[in-house]
Amino acid sequence: MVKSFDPVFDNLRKRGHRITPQREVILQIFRQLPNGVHLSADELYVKMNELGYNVSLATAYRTLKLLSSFGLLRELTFAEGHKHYELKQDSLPHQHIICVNCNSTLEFEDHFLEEIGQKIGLKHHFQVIDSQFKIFGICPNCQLNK
Amino acid sequence: MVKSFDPVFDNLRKRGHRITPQREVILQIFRQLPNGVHLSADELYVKMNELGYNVSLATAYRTLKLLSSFGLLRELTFAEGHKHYELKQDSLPHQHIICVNCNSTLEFEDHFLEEIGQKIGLKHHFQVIDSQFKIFGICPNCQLNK
DNA sequence: TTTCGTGCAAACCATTTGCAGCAGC
DNA sequence: GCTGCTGCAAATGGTTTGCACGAAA
Repeated sequence: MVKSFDPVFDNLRKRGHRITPQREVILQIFRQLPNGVHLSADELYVKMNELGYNVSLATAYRTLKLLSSFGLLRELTFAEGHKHYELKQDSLPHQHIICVNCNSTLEFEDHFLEEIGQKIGLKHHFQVIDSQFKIFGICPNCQLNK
Repeated sequence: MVKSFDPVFDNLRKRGHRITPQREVILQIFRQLPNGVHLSADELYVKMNELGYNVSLATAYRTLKLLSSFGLLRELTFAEGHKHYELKQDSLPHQHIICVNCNSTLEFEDHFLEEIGQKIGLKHHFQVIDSQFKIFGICPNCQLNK
């Protein structure tokens, strides 16, 4: 990975932030994540340690917040009381269906909702950062096991 | 308020729950709330004490959870790290625009998104409970004060 | 060399819970 | 009278923070 050519690192530098090994590792992990997978701070922390990178949980939190603050990551809250993060790939806008019983999530692609969010935001003079459509319900599996 | 004729109390009883003064107060407060206002557990607690009802914070949390569990209240998470609740009035579906800078929220009515949520949920065989569309951005006010 | 970033542990804060007494029904 | 509900205080769990040291620029 050639740091100087990576737009994310350029972006960090431009804002006066530094490129550290910890930030490189975190970014790399998110980039290698299968499509649609999102991590909590703790899951990220565990994964880093499994891979042999000794990054502290505090740094995980700080980095997730930093990368979200300028739109590289998307911050998601479902129902379990902690946040999840995923790479924000403008190419693949998608939303979530959440089972309030087992907390599982399902994704569905949708370019349309993304546009609606932009439109409504603009109408109210907001500078839109992210639009999230969440459907809460009971998944097929949990409907059976009741 | 005639308890026996209130569908909410009927609903509670039907599920084996009891009608207590605390639950009556909480329901009453939510019903008297101006349209579109939502409360956190703590805000509800403070309001109850201001009105002279000494209900504990624990009971506030327990009641909010209970009333949300069968769809009387809608549980909202914005960005400040605590949940908000509002009466779920099927007559007035609405969604939120949230300023990630000052945490203020703006509402917009929308019947359309409600239907989309139902449709997408059904397609994936979910029993839909609530659909929430959230737009995160910077509000006009915060754009100026930068 | 000047900041900024990190690790650690302690602090924070929203929320949950164990328990004893009280109150619906 | 049985059992669920409440209040209290303590516990929990995710997240943040103060501080001293190490490292990017």
